[in-house]
Amino acid sequence: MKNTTVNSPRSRGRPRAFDRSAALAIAGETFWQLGYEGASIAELTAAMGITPQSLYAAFTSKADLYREALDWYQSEVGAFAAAALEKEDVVAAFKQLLMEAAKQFCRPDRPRGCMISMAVLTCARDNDAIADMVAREREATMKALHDRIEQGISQGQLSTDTNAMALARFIGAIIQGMSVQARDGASAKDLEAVAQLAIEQITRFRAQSATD
Amino acid sequence: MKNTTVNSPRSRGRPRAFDRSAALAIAGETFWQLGYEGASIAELTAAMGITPQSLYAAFTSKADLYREALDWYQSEVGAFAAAALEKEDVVAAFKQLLMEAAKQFCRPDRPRGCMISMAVLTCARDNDAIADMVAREREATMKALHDRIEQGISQGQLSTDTNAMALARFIGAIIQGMSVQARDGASAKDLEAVAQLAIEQITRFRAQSATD
DNA sequence: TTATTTCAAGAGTGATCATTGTGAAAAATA
DNA sequence: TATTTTTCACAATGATCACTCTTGAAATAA
Repeated sequence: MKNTTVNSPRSRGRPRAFDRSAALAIAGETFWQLGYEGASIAELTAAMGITPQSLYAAFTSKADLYREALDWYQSEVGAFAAAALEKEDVVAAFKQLLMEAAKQFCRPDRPRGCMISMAVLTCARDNDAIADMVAREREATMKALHDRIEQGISQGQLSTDTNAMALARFIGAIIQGMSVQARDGASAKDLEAVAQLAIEQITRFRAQSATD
Repeated sequence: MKNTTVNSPRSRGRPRAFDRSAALAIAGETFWQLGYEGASIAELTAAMGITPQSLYAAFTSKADLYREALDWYQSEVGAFAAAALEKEDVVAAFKQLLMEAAKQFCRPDRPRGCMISMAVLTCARDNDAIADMVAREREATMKALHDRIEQGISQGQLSTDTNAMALARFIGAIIQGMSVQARDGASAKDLEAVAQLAIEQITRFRAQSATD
């Protein structure tokens, strides 16, 4: 009904009857819950309320739909992480990142854990390309953590002998582990306790001149 | 050829021509690499060098084979973890656990990461029972960590105000995160640096009377 | 011998997989 | 109104899924 692509020059034929971005959000949640291999086209179309035909017309293929779903997740769901990293103080940024993750991973209205952390860790040989794509997303996240740490060092907030890559991997590991435990039923409180222990370790890298 | 079941009373007919436990080990590695859903019967039988017939005769079903593969993993591959936890000093035990995990997760002759940490985190609805089973294995591991911490507290090695469950989840999260990063190509050295940061945090819970 | 069991090799089960062809219906342009 | 374009719903595509049956030979125990 509503044309979601803002500046499209009003295409000719019959307009699509469903909201593309709303359908994408549902597909994203389905992939998030079931994984790439676990979410069949039948499952996806049933959740989205459209036919396979409409799905392929709008999203080209299952792999392309998954790619778009990852983008949707990053921008719509993972936005809290980017927001946290923008905090002025680097320790406060990671504190907010981890504490917010603990909450987000246990939201009752959504699949548990982080979609990207847990996606396609194992898969059939046919789907190796998909696995590589998600692995690259995880590496990009790791690089973002690393860069934020480097920034904290250069701003004098973290000790100059901080191993940025090791600390980034440490924080990343905590987030990935929190994801798994959220899936297994851990509560937000459980995860906040884990986050707190990680934050204490991060805090030890504060530069001596900085406030604590 | 060789009958691996030690106390079996020599069955009547033709003996099986393949080594059951060797076949199980290969199945285990295949599940470890590809996951439960990603490892098809065709893939498994090709790797094991037997026909589907022989597989079903020896292992009943794919789900039962997977159950046995998890047991194989625990006893054959995950033995280093149990061994580490037996160390007298609890901090030394976790240090050995994490450092050994960093090495084991990157062995060139095996699939990377921990089979159980990464298994069936997402799956088709049909396989929910399998996912629950693996989740219970992870919870059992978490309980083992928790119990070892409690033991360390009661032996006076850890501070009495240590939150055992939180610390167990923290250590578990690090292991789960190291698994993911091993999958994504991190080196043993990368993971040892992560482990080192976790060990430093664990060390802070030493009882004041204990040596460091 | 006789009974039992597994072997290899292959075919076949129904179900589901991702993907697509068909043709009618709907909404745009001409 | 007539034409063009796109989406719709329904059904089918070949491939693969886990799993089983067949056939006939081979290897063991009773």
